[in-house]
Amino acid sequence: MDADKQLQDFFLRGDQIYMPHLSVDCVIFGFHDNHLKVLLLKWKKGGQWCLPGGFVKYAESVDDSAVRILKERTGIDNIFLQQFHTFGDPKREKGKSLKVAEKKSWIHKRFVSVGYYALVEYSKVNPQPDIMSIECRWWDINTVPTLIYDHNKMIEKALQILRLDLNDHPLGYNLLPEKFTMPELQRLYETILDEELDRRNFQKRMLGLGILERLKERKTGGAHKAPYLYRFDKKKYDKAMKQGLSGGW
Amino acid sequence: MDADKQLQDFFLRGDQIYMPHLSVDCVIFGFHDNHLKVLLLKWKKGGQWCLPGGFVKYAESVDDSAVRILKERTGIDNIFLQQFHTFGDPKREKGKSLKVAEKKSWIHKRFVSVGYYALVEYSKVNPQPDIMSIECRWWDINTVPTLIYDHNKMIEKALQILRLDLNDHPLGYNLLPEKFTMPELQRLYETILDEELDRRNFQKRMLGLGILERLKERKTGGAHKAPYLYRFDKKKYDKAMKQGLSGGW
DNA sequence: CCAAAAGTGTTGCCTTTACACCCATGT
DNA sequence: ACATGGGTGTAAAGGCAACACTTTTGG
Repeated sequence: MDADKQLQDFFLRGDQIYMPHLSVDCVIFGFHDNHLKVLLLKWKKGGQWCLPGGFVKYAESVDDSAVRILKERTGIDNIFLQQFHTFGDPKREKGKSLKVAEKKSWIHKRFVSVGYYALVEYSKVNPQPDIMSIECRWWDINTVPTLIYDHNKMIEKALQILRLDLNDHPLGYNLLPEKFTMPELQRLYETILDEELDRRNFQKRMLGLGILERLKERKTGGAHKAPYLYRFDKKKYDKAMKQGLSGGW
Repeated sequence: MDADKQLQDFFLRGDQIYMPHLSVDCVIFGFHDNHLKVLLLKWKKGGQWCLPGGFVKYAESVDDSAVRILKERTGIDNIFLQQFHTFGDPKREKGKSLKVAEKKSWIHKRFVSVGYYALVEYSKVNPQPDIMSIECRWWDINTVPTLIYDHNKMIEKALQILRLDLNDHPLGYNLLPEKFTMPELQRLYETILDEELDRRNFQKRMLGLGILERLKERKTGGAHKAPYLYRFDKKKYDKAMKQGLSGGW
């Protein structure tokens, strides 16, 4: 079946596979070149950009559908994934004309969308467009274009929640390569928070979490003094992730 | 139209009004007699208890449907309402038999449910059962019975999120009467957090938020020294609610 | 040998916690 | 008068933020 046929079939019979009116959208964050990136898709029709998304199969959990979508767009399994909000405004898909909604296939109806954010290691991602798009690539978080529907708001909200999560959860395992330097970790935090942090206090805090393991190697090749390499202690990392770091009152 | 007819109509033609496969469930918290309460419904069929819930009309936002449900069960408008999680496991409605799901009406299909928690002033609530239930009343959070589907988990999750929210948002405006004493506010916090707090430090922190106004009156009638009455400064309260209290890093 | 980056330790402040005394009221 | 709960202040501790010096490396 060629792409056109496939697409037509998806429009006509997709509702036999997927639940109507319910979609999943993913804000996939990556970190590269000291910049926070999001993965976006370009629509065949109209050429507008949008978030990677998809639909929920009848016997599939919403979480699993998010995992599946992530896998399809990035090629990666075992992604850190977090549901962050469900978008249920009937006018959220502002581009959809009502006439179209009345006439055409299930896909032109109203959708309530469950939003997930994902953290992935940039270099491991192999961006794959989906059936409705012709391109899939990273965008710098600061230069994201105007997206379809409410997708810009979704990114905004995801980033907001990510920043809050950063307060009491360790982070970085899913965004950085296995071995990394303290300055690299710091750039990551600074980029997400959009705020400069003190080098020494940052290091103290990070080491204080007890989830980092310093290696004997150092990062060579760069100019200036060679920084140590670190690695996350996965067990302790996961434990801290589950428990949260502060605990509140 | 009598209740039976109404119910039958709801089963047969509800899908003309409401979107299929999508529901809303509300964890409605109240505070009374130094105990945290949740509002529950008792099903006509089977007599099991469940959370107040409902469905989303085709042209209605999910948020609005939650507001509508709250209004119907409690009689109250302008309730503090917070979306906290969407439950999308296909097996979450463990009570539903698959046979039934294949045969019967839209309502026996799988539902993905958007969870909201609400904070309401106990004394203002006039509990109203819905079309499928015969009773609606408050339960102490600690003696909630086994509920249908995953509703116990929903309460658990709502409470967890409420506790987190308490860390960086003021709270109490929606749970307490207009005028209240500092000890009353403290009981509320202690009840939600399930933890004892120091009387003096609590007062300092609360007053430090700058959202309370001390009245000249005192609470009379009780034994012992009469405590002052306080009132929330709504403007400052709302501001603090929006901004959050800490700000993180 | 110098600029730029990394590694480390110390100080002070400010927030949080712990705690003690006095006051008011009903029994 | 006394037991109980409420109002207020202070001192110690701990966490966080500000900050300076030394080391390494490439140019």
